[in-house]
Amino acid sequence: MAIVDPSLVAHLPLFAGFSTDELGEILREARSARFARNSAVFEQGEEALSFYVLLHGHVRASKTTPAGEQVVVRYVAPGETFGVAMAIGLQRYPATATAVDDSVVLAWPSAAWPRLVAKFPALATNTLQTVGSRLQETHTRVVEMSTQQVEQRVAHALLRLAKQSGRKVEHGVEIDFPISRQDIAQMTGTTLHTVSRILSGWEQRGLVESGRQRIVLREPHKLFVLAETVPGETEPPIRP
Amino acid sequence: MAIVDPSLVAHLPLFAGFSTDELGEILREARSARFARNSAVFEQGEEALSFYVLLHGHVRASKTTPAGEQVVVRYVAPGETFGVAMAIGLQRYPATATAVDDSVVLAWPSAAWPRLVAKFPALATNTLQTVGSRLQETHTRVVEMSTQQVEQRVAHALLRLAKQSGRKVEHGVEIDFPISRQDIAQMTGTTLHTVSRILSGWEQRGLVESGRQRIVLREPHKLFVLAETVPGETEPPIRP
DNA sequence: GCCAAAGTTTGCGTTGGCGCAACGTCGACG
DNA sequence: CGTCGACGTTGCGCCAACGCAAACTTTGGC
Repeated sequence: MAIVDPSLVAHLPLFAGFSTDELGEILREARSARFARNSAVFEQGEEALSFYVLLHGHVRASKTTPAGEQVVVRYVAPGETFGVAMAIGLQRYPATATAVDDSVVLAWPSAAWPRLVAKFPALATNTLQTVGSRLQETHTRVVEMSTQQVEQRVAHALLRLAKQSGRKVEHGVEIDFPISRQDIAQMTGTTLHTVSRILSGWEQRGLVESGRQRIVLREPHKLFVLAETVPGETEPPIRP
Repeated sequence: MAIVDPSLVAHLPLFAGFSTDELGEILREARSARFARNSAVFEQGEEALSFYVLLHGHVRASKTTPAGEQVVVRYVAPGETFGVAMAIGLQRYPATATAVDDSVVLAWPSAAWPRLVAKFPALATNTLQTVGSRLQETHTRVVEMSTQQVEQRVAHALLRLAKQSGRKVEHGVEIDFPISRQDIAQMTGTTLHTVSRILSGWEQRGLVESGRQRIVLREPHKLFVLAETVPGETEPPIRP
């Protein structure tokens, strides 16, 4: 019997199109594991022994440059796969995965991937779609970094996080895991100082409410307008 | 009989692991087409009716923002696939593909993809690997844009182009297709003015030789050192 | 062979955002 | 409940790169 009830994961994109029996067979090869907040699931450069599905919590994937600078590649939300290095032809993890909250994962041995794919080709096509989506998102990020200023990039980043991992609260949408100014800086290609200044500004304008590792979007729509507004541009002129 | 001799494309990553017969069956569904320099293979937002393998020439994939700014996503070299929107779950092309040189492509109807993948699952795993590689490359680009200055990013971009599409010439390596300052600016997230200034500087130092839509790397190694050098940093200090 | 268009170069003033530094504040842990 | 460490804020000076503008060069079309 599998470690996890198939019905709990049947709806995930990775398992689209599978019968309960097939799912059971796949799940039988997985183990489940828990990672405490701030612990590493795997480290950049390590041999890619497993691939994962996140069940609960949140995981940050980040790359460290030779010079020691870190860049956040993405945040993983529950239901998403990560660490699929083997599937895309890598022997080693290209990034570090850190649990930013207490997290629970399903883990398969990477060695099982070829056999699983041989038996269940839909795994490959499903993974192709999710990797494709990530490629699109990363291209979007490149376009933003090429054409927009820091304030807009930060706005976009927060809106994306809120969409992916937002939790409705009293006065807006709160990002549902601990996130620092530094983290946001590493997502948007700037410094924590600049992020701090931007958030302070927004706070005074009532757009957000934020504190230690905590951000609430109070006016997501206004933030969206700000994110789309070309800096030099003002409101569309009203005809006299 | 197929339009293209199987032996000509058997070595491509997309077709890894296929027999000549299988390859023939796949190629039978393709048509070949020629695109003149500066003509569009497909446009961003168009319905993704085909996917392609580039046989000869060079193709630029670029995205246009709502504000009208363009960003170069990548350059496609012979042997590479492009326009695989359908495989990654898109109905429409997310970018425009332009032949930067007279080019020849193989084109399959996107509609054939599901059937081909069903019959030849290795197509999916091969594509997964190439899309995975592109994701890695794009992440590298994000990291560079986040941590490096313009001069280094331009150096990296040229070195990558030289590796992918370099042609040995008398005094170095020439990038084997027409490429403007503007193109390089759109690859590295800067302006054509800044690129022009940087290339002028390098030209005086004898690192490159360049002209109208033409760039020769005369000292690739020195360029590599420059690309890796942290701006503030000088040569490692010599002990007294 | 001439002209228009496209690509490139370069000067100059401006500025967004960085780097540094100092200080403030919250929370966890003993 | 006090202390220490991590996180956040803010002022200030600076500079890499941008934006604008003008001039120059090459090339392809007619």
